[in-house]
Parts: sequence; C-alpha cells; structure tokens
Amino acid sequence: MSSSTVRTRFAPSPTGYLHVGGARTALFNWLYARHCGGSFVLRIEDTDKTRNIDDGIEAILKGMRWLGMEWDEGPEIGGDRGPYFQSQRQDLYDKHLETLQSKDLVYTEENGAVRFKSPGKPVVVDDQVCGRVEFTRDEPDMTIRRPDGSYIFHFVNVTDDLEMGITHVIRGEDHLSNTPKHIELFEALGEAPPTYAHIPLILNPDGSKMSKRDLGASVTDYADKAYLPEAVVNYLALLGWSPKDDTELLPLTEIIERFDFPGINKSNASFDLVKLNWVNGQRLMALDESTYWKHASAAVKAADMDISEESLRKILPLMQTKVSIASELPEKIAFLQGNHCDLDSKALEKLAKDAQSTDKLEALIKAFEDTTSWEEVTIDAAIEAAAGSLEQKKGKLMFPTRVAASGQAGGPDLLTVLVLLGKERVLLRFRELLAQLGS
RNA sequence: GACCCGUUCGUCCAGCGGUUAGGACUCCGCCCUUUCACGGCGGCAACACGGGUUCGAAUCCCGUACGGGUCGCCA
Repeated sequence: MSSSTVRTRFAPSPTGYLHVGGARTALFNWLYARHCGGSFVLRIEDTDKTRNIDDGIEAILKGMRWLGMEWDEGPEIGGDRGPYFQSQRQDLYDKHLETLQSKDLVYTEENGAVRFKSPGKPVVVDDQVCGRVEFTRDEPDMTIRRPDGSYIFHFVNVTDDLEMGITHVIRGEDHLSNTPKHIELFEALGEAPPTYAHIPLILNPDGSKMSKRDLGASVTDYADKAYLPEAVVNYLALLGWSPKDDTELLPLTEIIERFDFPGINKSNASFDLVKLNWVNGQRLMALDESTYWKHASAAVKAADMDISEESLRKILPLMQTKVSIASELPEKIAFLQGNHCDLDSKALEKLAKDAQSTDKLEALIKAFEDTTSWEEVTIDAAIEAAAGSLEQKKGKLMFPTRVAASGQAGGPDLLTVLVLLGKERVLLRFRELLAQLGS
C-alpha cells in the first residue's frame, strides 16, 4: 500500500502574496491528499531570485495556515524528501542533469545555457480532468539551465516531483500545454510521469484572468476582513468542483470525503465576491454562541469602539443573522456610540416622504417623556400609546422610531436598542431628527 | 500566427440521447415578524451559432464564432 500512497504538492513561488487562484490550486491538492489519506507537500519554488520578495514565503505559509491547509512535509515542518526550497536543491538538479548528459539528451549553447533535446515525437497527456490530449512536438528545445548555472522551471519542477515522489500533479490549466515537456523530461530521466489533473482557472467578473493585483485576489485580505476561513474554503472548493447534488454549504469533513477528480469541471469560473459573502454569512449564522462571540467581539475590538462590554454582550448576539461578515459589525453598531448618530440618507428620504412622520415622532416623544421607567415593557407600552393617539397600528411607528434612534433603516431588535441607548439619548435623537425634518 | 482547452440563466453549479432544462447567489413580489433580519413561498432569467447522426439531441460528430491558455535563459 505504501508504494501507492497518494502524494500531492503545492509549489508556489514567493513572488507575492498568496492569491485565490493559488489558494484554490493548493486546496484541490490538499483535499485530494486528505481524501485519499495521502500526503500533502509544500515546496517553495524560489529559483528566480530576481522575482522573489522578502516576506513572500511568510505570506504563503500564513495564508495556507489561515485556510487550514496544513502540509505534511515542507517549510517549518520538514520531511525526509527535503529540503523544500528549490534554492537549496542545486545538488539534486546537478545530479539529474548529469543523468541527461550521460544519455546525450542535452546540449550546451555557446553562452553556456543548456537545452534538452526534445524527442520530437507526439506526446499524450492522459489528464484526469481534461481527458486524453495529444500534442505534436515541434517547439524549440527547452532550456533547462541558464548560463549562470541556475535551472529553469520545467526541469526543477520535474526533478522535484520525481525526487519527492509526487504521484498526482494538480495544477492550473495554464500548465496543460507545458505538460508534454514535463513528460518528456520524466521519460528522459527513466521515470514514469505522475498522474496529471489540470483544473480550470479563476477569472475576474469581467472574464479576464485573475491575478495578484485584482480585487479580492489576496487571501490576506480575507483574513484581515474577518472572513471565516472555512467559508472561504467552502466557496473556493465550489469554484470548479461540484459534489454533483445541489449541496452548497458543506462542512470541511464532507468536502474531503466527497472531493474527487470526476467532480472537477473543465471550464473556467469567475470569482463572485457576492456569493462568497453569502457563504460566509451562512456559516457565520451557523456558528454556536461562543464561537460567534469570539469572532464578533474580535471584529469590534479591532475597530476600537466606545461601547461597553455589557452593551456588546446584548447587541452582538442580535447581529448574528444581520451581517454576512464579522467586519461589518462595527459600522452597523456604531450608532450606539455618543449622543448623536449619522443618518442614513435613504432612510431619511423614505421618512421624509411620509407626511405623517413629524406627527409620529412628536407622539413618540411625548409618550417616551411620559414613561416612568425605561425598560422593554414600558417602552413597548409607550410606542403602543403613541400609536393609539394617532389611531395607527404600532407597526407603522417602528420605522420612524428605528431611524430616529439609530439613523438606520434596519438593525437589531428595536426595543433592545432603545434600552441600550437610554431615555435621554433617545429623546435627544428624536428631537434632532424632528428638527431636521422640519428644515 | 501555430497548438491546446473550454462554451447551460448576469454569476457559480446540475444535466452525461427522451426533463415543463434543476439548484444556488443576485434582483423583484408575497408570507412570517410590533420593526430589522433569518426563514418559507413564488417570480424574472440560459442550452453561442450552423450543419450532421438519430424516431428523438443541451447531451454524440464536424465546422464557425467567442473566451481562456501555451509557444521564455518567468514560475
């Protein structure tokens, strides 16, 4: 069994932050390894020193860990097929180059660059996603080593996959056309190539290829914006893979259990932030009380707000079904701070359209002034009384009350809000709104 | 330009010869709710085009168009 154990890898180059395309590729490799009970290897392809950035490696490791994709072998973990940085594997590359030299399969140019002699025969790629694809080989011989002695991607990639015992190469479809080269190299080295699976690419909403600089491209951004990693993973898994029934919200264990090549489709997909937000909202709602509190309070603390712990304990739980990302929280509960609150322009507009708005606000003010205590029941009774004095249904007063108290058209339970605000602040805000409507 | 891959609602997926072409997001309506959400119900909306094959094609074949990719001493 050990000889057939699945080994997959993710091999990013540290040229920027981990982006969603790379994360999705990593995820598919990780999922497949976990699905099969195999190993997932992380290898850093840092052969091009000019393109590496200082904290590129750190950003990748951090992003991977945030998403929950722990690697079995690789940086900071080790393993017996290391080192896991290409910059430290020069000896291995030299060794394999010697193999090719001994077989007379390479030649050196005047400037010292080394090229591989392509057999020139058609190569068939039997891809797990794309099916059988045949390529004729009439391209120029590929360079595998630069004049300065450093090696080129195709060669190191193949050498490493071979040395690391990678059994399944799952990568972006942009590599499909490179695969014949890789297969030629494997064969030249006397080894059988791994199984390939080329997965569709992730595109921008406008159909262009998503790259590092595009909106929503950096995994770090999602971490910073307090997305739930499991939601991002869930969404990413669904981009190009389907469990085939109509399930969309899947726990990670189920994704692992059901993930397999037949479920991967062939066409590119555009990244839809709105749907990611929905997935996040669904998972946020599904969180148990204490886990939700952890995320919600962290998001609020990060915003450095002037709201008491006691108030947060009351208001935050009410917000669980009202935001899709925890980072939306600070803005939504900002009205609890200070005496005044900003008025949402649309809410104000809607209020201004109702000719009775001022009457309603005046009646409410009077009813609130008459209250002897400020609790949910008494406030509720006051609103009821105001409604009665206007011969209106209580429901008709809720919107004006909400806008006056919070400045917003929607939000958490109104009575809770009014209690938290306190009678003084509520009356102050009602009078302010009344004055504004009058002008 | 050559070669390769792809093409089902605006978007993500289902469909793998016979379906009123299904689900999800978004948007709109209704219900629930004292309000706001959640939830429920309903609606709008798609098989790129042209030829075949077949009794029958979204499904198979061939072309065209469009999109993407590769052809680096980038990875």
